[in-house]
Amino acid sequence: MKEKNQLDRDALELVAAMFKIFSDASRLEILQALKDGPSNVSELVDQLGMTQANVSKHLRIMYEAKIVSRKKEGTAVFYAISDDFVFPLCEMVCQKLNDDHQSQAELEFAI
Amino acid sequence: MKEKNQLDRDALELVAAMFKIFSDASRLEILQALKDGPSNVSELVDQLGMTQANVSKHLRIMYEAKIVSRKKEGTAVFYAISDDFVFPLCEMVCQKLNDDHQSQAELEFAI
DNA sequence: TTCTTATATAACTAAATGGTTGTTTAGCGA
DNA sequence: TCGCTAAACAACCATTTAGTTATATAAGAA
Repeated sequence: MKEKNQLDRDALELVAAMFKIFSDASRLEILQALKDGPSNVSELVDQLGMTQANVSKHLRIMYEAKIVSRKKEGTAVFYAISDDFVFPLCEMVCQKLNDDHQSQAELEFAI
Repeated sequence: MKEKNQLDRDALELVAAMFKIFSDASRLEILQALKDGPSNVSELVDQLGMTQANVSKHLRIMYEAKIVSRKKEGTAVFYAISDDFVFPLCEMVCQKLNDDHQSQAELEFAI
């Protein structure tokens, strides 16, 4: 007797959309930076060397996906990781990558 | 004293590339189908209602990412999930989605 | 060999995406 | 008020991507 815990297409679209958020290296860079604690946009721009518009765009995407939170302080806007599921999720992928090419460069994950 | 287990850009590109594989609902559908056991291309085509070319393309992408394995049997080619990290990974995302909009449709994950 | 079935692949199209540039909005200090 | 700075946003471009159609390759059957 076969288990049928299958997701329908709409549910899979939601799951896929969530994975898509993490499928961009620049966004992962931002998340990695936020791992150390909240930062405002300017700090991220300086730290990561991306343009302000680009950082803002990525932050908006992650904010709408409820991956980061925002708090306005004066003219600055501070972003923080709002869901710690981010870290084990990335660690799992890193583990997989490590398993695949153990020989290759270190990927001891940290984000 | 701050921990610095940060990944460099190249490593993040690899992680992002892995997430990208999972960022498509059709590929998730295929993985969900393969959860019940290996299938050949034709079976997947029939079961999922996608075109043969499309299924083949997605399978190739996942095969190259070492997410599925392939075994030729006569003219048929059987694919199977080759790394069980797929399931907990998806479950984690589903859990997140459930947490976010608990009110909304069920996402008791299964893939 | 010829026919048929199974899979892969190539070429193409439409849509989505990341990044840039320029502009706009908002808050603060002089 | 007038700057000045921070962040968001809009418009645009180049690239990527999913899917389709058509073709090629491969293996078995007649």
